[in-house]
Amino acid sequence: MKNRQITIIDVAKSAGVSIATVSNVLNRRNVPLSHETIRKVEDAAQALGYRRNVMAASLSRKKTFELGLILPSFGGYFADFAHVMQDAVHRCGYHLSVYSSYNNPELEKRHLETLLQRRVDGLFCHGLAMPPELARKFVGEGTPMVLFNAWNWPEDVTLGAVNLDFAGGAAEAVEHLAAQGCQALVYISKQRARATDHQRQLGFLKGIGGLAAGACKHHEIIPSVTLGEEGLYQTLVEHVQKYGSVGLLAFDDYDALIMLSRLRERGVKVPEQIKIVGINDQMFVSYCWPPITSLAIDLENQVFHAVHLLLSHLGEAAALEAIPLQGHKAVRPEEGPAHEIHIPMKLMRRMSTDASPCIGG
Amino acid sequence: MKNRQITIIDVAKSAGVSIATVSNVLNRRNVPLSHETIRKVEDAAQALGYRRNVMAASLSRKKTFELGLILPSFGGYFADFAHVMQDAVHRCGYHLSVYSSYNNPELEKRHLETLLQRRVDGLFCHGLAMPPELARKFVGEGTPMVLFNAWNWPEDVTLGAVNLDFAGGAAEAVEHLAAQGCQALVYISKQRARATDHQRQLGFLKGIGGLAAGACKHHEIIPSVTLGEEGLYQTLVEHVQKYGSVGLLAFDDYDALIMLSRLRERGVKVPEQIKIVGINDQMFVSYCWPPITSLAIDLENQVFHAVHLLLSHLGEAAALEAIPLQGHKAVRPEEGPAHEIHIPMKLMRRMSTDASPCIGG
DNA sequence: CTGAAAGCGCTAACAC
DNA sequence: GTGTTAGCGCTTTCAG
Repeated sequence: MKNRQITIIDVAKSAGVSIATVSNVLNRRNVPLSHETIRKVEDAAQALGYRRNVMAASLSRKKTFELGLILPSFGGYFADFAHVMQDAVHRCGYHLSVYSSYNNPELEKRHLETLLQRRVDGLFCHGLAMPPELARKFVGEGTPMVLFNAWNWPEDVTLGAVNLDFAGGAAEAVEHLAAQGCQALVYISKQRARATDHQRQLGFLKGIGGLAAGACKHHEIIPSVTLGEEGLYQTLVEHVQKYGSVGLLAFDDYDALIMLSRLRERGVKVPEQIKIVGINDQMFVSYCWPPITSLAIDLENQVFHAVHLLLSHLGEAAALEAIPLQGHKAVRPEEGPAHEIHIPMKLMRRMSTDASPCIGG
Repeated sequence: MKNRQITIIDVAKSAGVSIATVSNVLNRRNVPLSHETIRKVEDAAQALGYRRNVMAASLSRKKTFELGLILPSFGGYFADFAHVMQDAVHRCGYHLSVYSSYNNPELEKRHLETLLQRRVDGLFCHGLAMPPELARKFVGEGTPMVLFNAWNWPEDVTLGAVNLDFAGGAAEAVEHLAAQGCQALVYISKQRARATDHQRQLGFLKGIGGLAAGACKHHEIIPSVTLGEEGLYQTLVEHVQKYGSVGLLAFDDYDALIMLSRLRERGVKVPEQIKIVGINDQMFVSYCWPPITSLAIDLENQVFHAVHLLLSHLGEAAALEAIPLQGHKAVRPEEGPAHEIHIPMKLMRRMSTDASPCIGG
């Protein structure tokens, strides 16, 4: 900050009008203004190199045009998420402050506090680690909050939750694997990610339940912490011998890539003997060999819905035109709270689950 | 923002002291305060649920404790970068606002303007797309700026530049590949990334120049836009036939993974026939098969140096203790401007460049 | 050690 | 259409 910044007063003097007029011009307020005046003010501002002071404006109008986003981490999918989020929010004329909490409730609390001290107009939280009661007390009645991937949160603490349909996606993956001839199905579960893992498990089981009788001879859920252990691969190889082809649903693309590599390293044929489905559809899944089938997340869909939820609550209907909802389908599930909506996932089919023999396998 | 927020005045009343005292207590100012008073104020604040208004404080003290970061994108390495950056800055008691400019000078200008309107105390820019002259005029004498990966910028527009030693790293990669028996060396160049690509090329050539006579029979620079073309792989296969083993330095890990996959798909043996080195050491390079050798970036080193540069300029020596520089080596190159420092890179050797036969190859 | 008072730069009524 | 004025909530002299 310079020693003496150029203020609205300087502009007013230089343009020969009052400061109210300058403020009106600069904010394109709906008061009648002569073209003449507008030009004069704009020229003066330009000439002086005037730059509005956001802090002062925020303080005065009791609104900051700043939104907060709390993420569990910045890795993998969350990087893309932050990106899309920031873009959407900027397009609506808001500023976004992003924090990552590493799933640590203490850090999360500190970040929330910081954001609240900045008087953000609204909050987005992706998989809050703290319990709902704490969150409720924390944000008080003041700041509206929208959640991502939060199942069964009480209605009074949030405006709503925008959830990915992991359950539906997992079920679809199961069907796909079964249709490709997998007689044994395995889900690699990451228990650290409680809520999302639970949804995946639900979907996995639902998918199994929906298969034609006898289509699946064996199914199993294995924790991903065993990825580094030899035993896991022996188990899988035994499954191959016993059931022919086995289908693997990994917790995410990273796990999928690890398994793919470890299996091929041990001479297992992918996809002939084992077929793999990842989750997130990260860039690298289509670059590796064989390319990995993955459940894609429609980030824009998810983000747009969330921003709409929040900004329409703030009465910003006009700003929302910058991020139209057209073509972005979300479903309100029959069961579960009404304020939770689900964003469908899309299975991107690639060679790692192809029934036909593949070149490099 | 609530209708009526709890102010310092409320706290003062409730604690039975003056507002100045409250402010002093809350900011742990170095004025003498009785323990009694401190407790009274803190209790009152706690009881009332007082939360300081950052906007008001910033306005009043003419300092925002906010720093801006402009990135070319959020993808790959930049995600990690943003993460480390944010963490470091928070630890020093500052807030970080991150923007991504997609290498678009117009967007970059807008973002800069926004950040300046927020009266950020300082700016970090990673590979600014706009020319130095514009940047100079833009930030004026007001806001200190530190650059990342900016070579040969004039000294007067920035506090300094913290650059990755791509040149040294590339040279090291070349030596390594040659030592593993590669008689032909190829660099896959990404021309879109002007500055960093240039450094890699310099290093590649320097590395070649430093080899023992006859160690390298052929070297070549190929643009990465040809990664999708069949011709590239034919060329490489011909090189293999002609020179035995060929070494590949990719622009980054993504390109490395693509090449690895495409080559194996075509039956080329990695690493026996072609050895690959990537850049960035992203997570997935150690997950794929064979794991890819890659030039690692010491993010913390880079970030800490940059934050030190900026905050020490702001007179925040005390805050910097949260991110000690110990163990983080940077070099001031003999040639080149004195305000540019180089962060060394580290070659992480993995099976993709292993001279010994590899299991799954 | 504490308190009164003058801003920080901008917005929003409300008169002119 | 334009100007005056009273804040927004906090910091910071500077007397007591």
